[in-house]
Amino acid sequence: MKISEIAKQTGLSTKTIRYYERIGLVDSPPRQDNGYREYAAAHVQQLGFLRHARQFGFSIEECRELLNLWANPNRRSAEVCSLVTDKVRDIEKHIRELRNMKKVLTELLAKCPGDDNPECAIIDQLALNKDESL
Amino acid sequence: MKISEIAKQTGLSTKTIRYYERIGLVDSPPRQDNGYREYAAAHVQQLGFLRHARQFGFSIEECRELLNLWANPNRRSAEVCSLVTDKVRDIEKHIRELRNMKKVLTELLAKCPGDDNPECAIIDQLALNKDESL
DNA sequence: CTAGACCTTACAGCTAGGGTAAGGTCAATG
DNA sequence: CATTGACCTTACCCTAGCTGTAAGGTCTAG
Repeated sequence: MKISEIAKQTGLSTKTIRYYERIGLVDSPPRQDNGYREYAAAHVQQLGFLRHARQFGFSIEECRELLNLWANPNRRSAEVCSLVTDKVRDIEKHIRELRNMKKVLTELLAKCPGDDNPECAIIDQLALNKDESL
Repeated sequence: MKISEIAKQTGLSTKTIRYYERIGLVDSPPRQDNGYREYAAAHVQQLGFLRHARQFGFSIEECRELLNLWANPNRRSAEVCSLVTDKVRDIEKHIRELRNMKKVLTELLAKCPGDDNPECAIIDQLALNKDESL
């Protein structure tokens, strides 16, 4: 299987697949006589795993750990749990930050007339040299 | 006022201030005879504005638009409103994505024993070659 | 024989700065 | 007067996670 085929099967771009290989995240596939990469089922599994982990918000380095755990038959599920628990906490923190931004912006929007005149509470707030809220 | 002083006043780093100048986001301040940047009150205003806008999640390019609107006495507050409304929508979309990630990860965590054994629902889910959820 | 659809590498660029180096300047101290 | 330490300057590389582009090799169909 050539690279564009495995790209289709895994939902990753060929660029991404080559990138993961370059940084040593996935095994290098063998090459055909013409130099083309030759992928097998195991690579589909590995790259599919990566796509899912990335979609769940894990960084490349976290994905590296997850791949190691996946490959290790003596892993302790507690380690996986720990990685995922940390990730959930990161996500929660991120959500809190975004919710606060949204709250403040929404309040400002309510005070802005949104018409043809220049007066605007949002601009005024940004120009304020005090730090209120946020 | 020298750069470290305005950095203190605006809450930006000197690196950030020079960077904003380099990309043409803020006015270049005049220089003293020794080449040092000499800042005045107007720069404090401008950089403070930028810090707030960045904290609200606006990108550098969005900040550029906001600065233009701020500087334009003939602005229509509707334009500001529009920028901010778009930003709120971006934030909402982002929050939805994060909430979905969190939901799926939390469900998986509940199924993972988190003990010394290798069996782990999370790893199994990541290794799945189907795309369920997310 | 040639067109087009693949494949390869290598280099540059994106965001929003941070880190570090090598050097100039200034005020205070010994 | 010399030096120390705290500033200031520019210039360059680094980060994450890729994407875009260039320049070239390969393979298949018409």
